[in-house]
Amino acid sequence: MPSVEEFVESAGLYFERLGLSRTAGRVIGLLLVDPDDSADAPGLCERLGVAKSSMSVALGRLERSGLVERFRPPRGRRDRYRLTDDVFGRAFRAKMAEFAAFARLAEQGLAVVGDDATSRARLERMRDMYAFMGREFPGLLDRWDRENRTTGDGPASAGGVRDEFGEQGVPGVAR
Amino acid sequence: MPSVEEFVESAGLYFERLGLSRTAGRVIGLLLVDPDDSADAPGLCERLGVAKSSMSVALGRLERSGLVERFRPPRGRRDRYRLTDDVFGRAFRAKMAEFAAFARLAEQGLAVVGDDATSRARLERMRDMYAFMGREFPGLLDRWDRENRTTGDGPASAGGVRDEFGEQGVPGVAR
DNA sequence: TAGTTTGTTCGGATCGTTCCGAACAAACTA
DNA sequence: TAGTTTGTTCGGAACGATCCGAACAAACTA
Repeated sequence: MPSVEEFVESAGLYFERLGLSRTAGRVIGLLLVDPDDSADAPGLCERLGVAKSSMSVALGRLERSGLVERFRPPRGRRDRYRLTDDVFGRAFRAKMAEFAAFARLAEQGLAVVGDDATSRARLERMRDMYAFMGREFPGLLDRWDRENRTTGDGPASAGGVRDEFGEQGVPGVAR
Repeated sequence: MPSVEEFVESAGLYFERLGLSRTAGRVIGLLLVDPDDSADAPGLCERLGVAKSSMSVALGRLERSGLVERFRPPRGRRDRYRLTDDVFGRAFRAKMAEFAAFARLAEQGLAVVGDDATSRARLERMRDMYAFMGREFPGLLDRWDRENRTTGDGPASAGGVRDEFGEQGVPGVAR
């Protein structure tokens, strides 16, 4: 019989594999199942048993990566945090930057490798494959947006592919 | 002016972000640009300046993950290692397992979350999105195989999606 | 059988990351 | 202005992962 706590810990593990810290992953897990659509830092520290300094860096990273957004209610005295509307869309789109990065890595290889036919063919194949995925993956996302439009909010986050994901790009979200 | 060594180090960094060890990443980098289509462990240790014990575990992981295959020439006395034909296809396919995993995480969330409509909708959306990607991504790979068939070897590695990628699944290859 | 080569496993050292508590800065309150 | 609350930054501790050298096992050679 699973509990909310167990789910939060699972989420921590899952998102840690995506390159986030454990704490950041647990925050996302909590925001996913919490009835309130937002939480504040002291509350998160309390519920997750984490020092506020750690929470500060975790939330800072989550915000910079675009997974969580920070806001302050009109006359409020503390920030609140909620999941971005298109959290997972962003996660997937972050993958796309990876595709491009690996295509560039292949290019770098082509620039240094000699004229050996086999090596060149291998690197060209690598480059082309990642380029292909980088080209085609957005279409998949668009199709999902199209087929699952819930409200009239248009294609969720069609713009603003965030190239930075955390400070050094998220390793692999779609993974 | 880039050199082969610099490329190998870059590859080490890139593949490290995918969840491989630095050494394993450098091995892949070297195999990518090396004119010989295979290498042996002592040679890799020499060229990469790594202890043979480290090389042993790196190669073992690469082999178990399906990125590198080990073979022994007919009357040879030492193993040789080469990139799998479909290295990157495997990498991409490993991502698919991730999709399924995150869909399951969402299910776990739905099992513990109350009846709050917003939370449930968010988790259902997460589940559906990852499920969608898990369904559709293979088609993308197949299409690439179809459009880039170089020889008559059929769709490269159509079978055998490797669920384990390293011991604990590769974080994000396609990423 | 003795010796060599190849590869794996083990214990300890090293490295990078995360985390905590404390100090600090900024905004608000009384 | 003094005090409180919120959030960030800093130094050090703790943890995990990798790596190395050494011991070990297995296969082959002479």
